[in-house]
Amino acid sequence: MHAIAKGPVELNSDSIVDRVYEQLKAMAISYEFKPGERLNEGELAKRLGVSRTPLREALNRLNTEGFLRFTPGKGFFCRELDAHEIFDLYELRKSIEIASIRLAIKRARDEDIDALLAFLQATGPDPGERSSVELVELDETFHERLMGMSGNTEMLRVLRNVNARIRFVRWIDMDRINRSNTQAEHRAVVEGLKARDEERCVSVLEKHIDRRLDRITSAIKEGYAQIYMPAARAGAN
Amino acid sequence: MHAIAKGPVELNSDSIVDRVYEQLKAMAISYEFKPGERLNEGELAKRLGVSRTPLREALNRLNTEGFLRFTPGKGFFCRELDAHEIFDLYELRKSIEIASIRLAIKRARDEDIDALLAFLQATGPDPGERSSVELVELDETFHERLMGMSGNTEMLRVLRNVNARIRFVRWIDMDRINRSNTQAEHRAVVEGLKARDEERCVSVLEKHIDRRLDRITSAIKEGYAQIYMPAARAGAN
DNA sequence: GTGTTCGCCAATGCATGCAATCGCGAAGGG
DNA sequence: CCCTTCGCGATTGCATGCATTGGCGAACAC
Repeated sequence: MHAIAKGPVELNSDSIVDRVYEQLKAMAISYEFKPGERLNEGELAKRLGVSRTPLREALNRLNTEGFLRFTPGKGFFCRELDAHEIFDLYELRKSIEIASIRLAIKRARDEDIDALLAFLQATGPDPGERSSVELVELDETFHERLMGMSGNTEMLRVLRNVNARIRFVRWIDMDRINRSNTQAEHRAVVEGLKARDEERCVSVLEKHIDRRLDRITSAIKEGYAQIYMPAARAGAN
Repeated sequence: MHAIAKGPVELNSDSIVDRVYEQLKAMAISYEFKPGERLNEGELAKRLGVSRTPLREALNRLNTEGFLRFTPGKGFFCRELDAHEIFDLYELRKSIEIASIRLAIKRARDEDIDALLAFLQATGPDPGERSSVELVELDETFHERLMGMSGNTEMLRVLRNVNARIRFVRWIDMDRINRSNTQAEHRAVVEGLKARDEERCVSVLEKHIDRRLDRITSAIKEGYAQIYMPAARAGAN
């Protein structure tokens, strides 16, 4: 009936669980599920074209990663848009970024620093051509590469999780960000890193993150409207 | 038909998945599985008296939390005892502990600080009566309560995960720790917290954690022997 | 004798089925 | 009229079964 080996149909390298996981994560990140909404396993399984077994594995992963909430006997729920949680995540992010830049100053290789500068050069000059989704992606990539130079894999793992969980509010926030200013701050951090100037790095990075943090609360409030707007249901059937 | 409320039969409050998860986590923490060992789902399911479905859910949770590794098509494996990973986890822990003590200085209520002092008082005087497992547990509790006073739930979540993953090496390390010294440092931190003396707190805490970190590498090497000793297999059948 | 390939067994990947539980509405009592 | 209780439909919890894939050894070719 299915699974016809059509040959080059590029049987996706990933398992069904991985595919479902990515789909659900994308939905959770973009709040396609409304905050607090209960996720019906049967319905979801039908929509995604899989059985409940791999679906539940994916849901469980998202639960432990903080994208969903689970209540025994009741099921999975979209996480609430909790301003306090967002705030905590920002603080967490700030902590490990500050810590990792200190480590990076001691450990980063000059060639890697230069590569990051080149990355900034390549992605920076662009004016207002990019969508906020793309801008957030660029920003995340920068910060993750920066943290990568600390050599601490576990910090990077935490950062990636945090980034994914605050991505939604950053989409909203990014619209109002002065991109060239952001760029300048990023460059200042990397140049401070190259100069092994810890105080400069920390102070710039601290302000850089704080500036976002300061506006998060208001962004969340304003963002509520967008969350409840009809998420583009990919009606593929 | 059944479900006769036998009353004290203590129908475990948790689901099967939760129970299996806790059992497996305990095994993973104590390295009852040897590093790199492949976990046979069928065998494990039989040993634990459950089917593979809840078992796999539990295994997946442990995978995302870093206790196990998973390779598609091959299965779950016990994580390697990776010295670098332990080191990274310690650095991560140090970062968020330092950050959280700064926050706690601004936010902690005096009564909570006093409660933590009372906790130290209650658990401290004890001489060398406790096992290293108990000592680690006390130490973790202290640090988690300390971080709790930062009010940052997400940092606490990360700390808990880190603690569980480095617990094993701490069991080994704890044997050689000067308990009264540890106690004194803990008290110094809390008293600095009460005095809202940031510099004092940070410097004591930093040294407190660094002292462990410095010895971790050697502890790991010495610990290898213990890991490969026959883990008490609960041969319940 | 060494390297390669084929084939079988075991283990995983996923789907399905059934029992237990939860939620919600209707019916009955106060 | 409101609160409580019973019961049924919907949903989750878990077990089982089958298809698929990977591992490993034997046989064969070189």
